[in-house]
Amino acid sequence: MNLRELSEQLGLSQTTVSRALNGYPEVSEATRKRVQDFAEAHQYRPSQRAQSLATGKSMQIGHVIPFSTQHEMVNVVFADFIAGAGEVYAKHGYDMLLSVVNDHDEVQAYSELAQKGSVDGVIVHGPTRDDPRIALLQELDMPFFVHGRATDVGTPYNYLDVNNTRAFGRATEFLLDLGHRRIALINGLERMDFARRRREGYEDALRAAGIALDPAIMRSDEMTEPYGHAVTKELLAMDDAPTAFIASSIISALGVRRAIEERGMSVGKDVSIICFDDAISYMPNGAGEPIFTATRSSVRDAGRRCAELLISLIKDPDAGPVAELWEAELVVGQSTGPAPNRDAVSKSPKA
Amino acid sequence: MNLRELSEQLGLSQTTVSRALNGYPEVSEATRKRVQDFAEAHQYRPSQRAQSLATGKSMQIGHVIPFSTQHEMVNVVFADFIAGAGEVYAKHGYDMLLSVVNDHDEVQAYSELAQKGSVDGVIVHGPTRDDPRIALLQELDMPFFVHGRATDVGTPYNYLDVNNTRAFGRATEFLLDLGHRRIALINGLERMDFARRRREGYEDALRAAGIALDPAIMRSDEMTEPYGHAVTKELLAMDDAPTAFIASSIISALGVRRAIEERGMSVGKDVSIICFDDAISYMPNGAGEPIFTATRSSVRDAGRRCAELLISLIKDPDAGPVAELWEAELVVGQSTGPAPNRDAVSKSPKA
DNA sequence: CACGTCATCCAAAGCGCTTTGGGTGCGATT
DNA sequence: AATCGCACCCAAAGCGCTTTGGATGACGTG
Repeated sequence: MNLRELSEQLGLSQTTVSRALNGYPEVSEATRKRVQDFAEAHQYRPSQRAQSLATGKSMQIGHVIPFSTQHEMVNVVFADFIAGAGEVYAKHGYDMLLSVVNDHDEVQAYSELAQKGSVDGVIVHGPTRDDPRIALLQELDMPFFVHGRATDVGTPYNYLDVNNTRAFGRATEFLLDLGHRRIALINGLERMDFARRRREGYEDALRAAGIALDPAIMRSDEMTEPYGHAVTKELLAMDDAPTAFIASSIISALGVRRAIEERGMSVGKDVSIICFDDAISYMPNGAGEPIFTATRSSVRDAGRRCAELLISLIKDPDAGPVAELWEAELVVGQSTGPAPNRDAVSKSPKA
Repeated sequence: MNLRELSEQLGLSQTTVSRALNGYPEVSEATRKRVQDFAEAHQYRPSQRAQSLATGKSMQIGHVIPFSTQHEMVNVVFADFIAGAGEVYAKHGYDMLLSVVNDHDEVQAYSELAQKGSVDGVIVHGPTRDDPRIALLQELDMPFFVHGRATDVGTPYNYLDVNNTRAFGRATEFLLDLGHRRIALINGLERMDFARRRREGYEDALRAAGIALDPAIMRSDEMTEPYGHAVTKELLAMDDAPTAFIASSIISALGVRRAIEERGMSVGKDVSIICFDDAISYMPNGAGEPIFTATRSSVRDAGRRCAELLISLIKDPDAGPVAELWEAELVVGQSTGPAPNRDAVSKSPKA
């Protein structure tokens, strides 16, 4: 059933039917009702294809997700961000277009989406420090919203970011206050802006406390469980082993915990862990009594908010650049405790 | 730049330009080359909107992901499936359309996608036993592919599933062979077909070994880490505590492990764990030495394969129903070992 | 009573492609 | 010389909507 058939059966012009369905005022309420009821009864839905060709809007928002053939890692937080954003899209009549591309084609993927006109706007995920996508999208005149920040990009752009520097600054201070002096950093890949910022927060806090940085206990890689485990195992074997770990993800923190327990040590007693908690739905960090002490910020909420802001930006492209910075919440769980007496610790391992 | 402008500048008709670009034979190689070079130089890309209106194909494949306001859980394996499928879509020139809908609107979401004509086919995720979506999609005459199975649906349909019954059957047998007699099942939600099948596999194996089923140690819920932890904590406190656990997900297995270790027991020695491992990218179960003994089947590969099959189905809708059943691989890791002497175990807890 | 104002409705022109159903000119065939 | 086949190209008709620029009456007004 298409518009023409519908209008013929109703004995009205396509114009009137279209207007009746789209809420234009040039049609009497009686007619509108008749049209709407008839359309409903016949399960009529305008063809998205035709509609978007006629209006010049696709009512779709693009997300480009890069995949690498080397490390097949999918961003841990991706699913939850998508869920949040998708929820908002649905509410506003938008759909989400996901484009999975080889990572070195990622930049080109955006031009393609723009030129093919398949989306009205895009979300930029996982920005690097000097992310080339931002300049590209500005040049293409495609509305976009960045989840995160690209610190080295000079021009203003729309973003929503968590204050990662502050989050890891606070996490570090929290451990320092507990008496820890040897604090390891298990970071994500440092080409990601967020990871760099987290390191800076960590470094600032240590410096402020007059503690020298030790590259040996500052690590960075993909945030998997095995990575957290492997690196922790290695660090705990050091003569001057850390008494606390800061992990960039709850996933790598799980690996950290496993390594600690394998060594026969107790988390929160012998060794402390604090991590960044994105409030991933299937990895809830306990509502009542958090497993991990963490700096928390819901990535699903971020997805919702980014979507909301991008949509309003599409509707009003001249609205000034939007920038939001969320502070992560510090939740205290079971994984942290006072720094142990150093001698006691170095004797304790039984494995 | 659109077709008309392009053809004007080239001094050719739109027809010829279109044919040159789309590889039709009615155009000389010289002209084709000239057109292609010119199009390339001017970054011309046909409007997806117009193209799909003209051809009647949208070159998009739909995925409906339900979200519930009650439990905000996003399917754990979702991201990896998507990554696999998206990779294949990209290769064939398709895009992925994600529709996030409230779970009770899910069925309607499919009709909408079909009637709006925004997709050429859909993937059905997480089928239940008697999944209504299958009948609906057949009625709508929309090509679809099911990831999983809907056991109670009578009509044939296209699916790819893992042999879940066999997987958990083998897992259970493996534990029985190790001497375990008290084996707990930490399943996913049993309205999911896969969970029911896994339970059946578990039950069959126990029955075959002449062991009575005990509902007290057969649990089912969302597969989160805290759930695995909570239920294990409870079960280990029983007088007749299980000596082994079978978990439906590596995520809940992490919770199981935590509860075991909290109790001061050793995984793979005092208590064994075996789980289903979907080979999630950020939860790799060790390439060399798996953390968990598991029945493994890559959900990313499943995504790839479903996409591949759906696309060929779209191209040739008359191709008979496709059904594939994959056997999960049993990988032996560190989390399983011989059943301990019962008395020794019940004395061992030190927490 | 003629005229302007509304409220309703419509015909037709796009949107930017693909595709049908020819044209045209050339060398080869009869 | 007339005919045919072939290679190459084109005009125009859709695809199913939205939207512009009127038409058509009914009604109130001076």
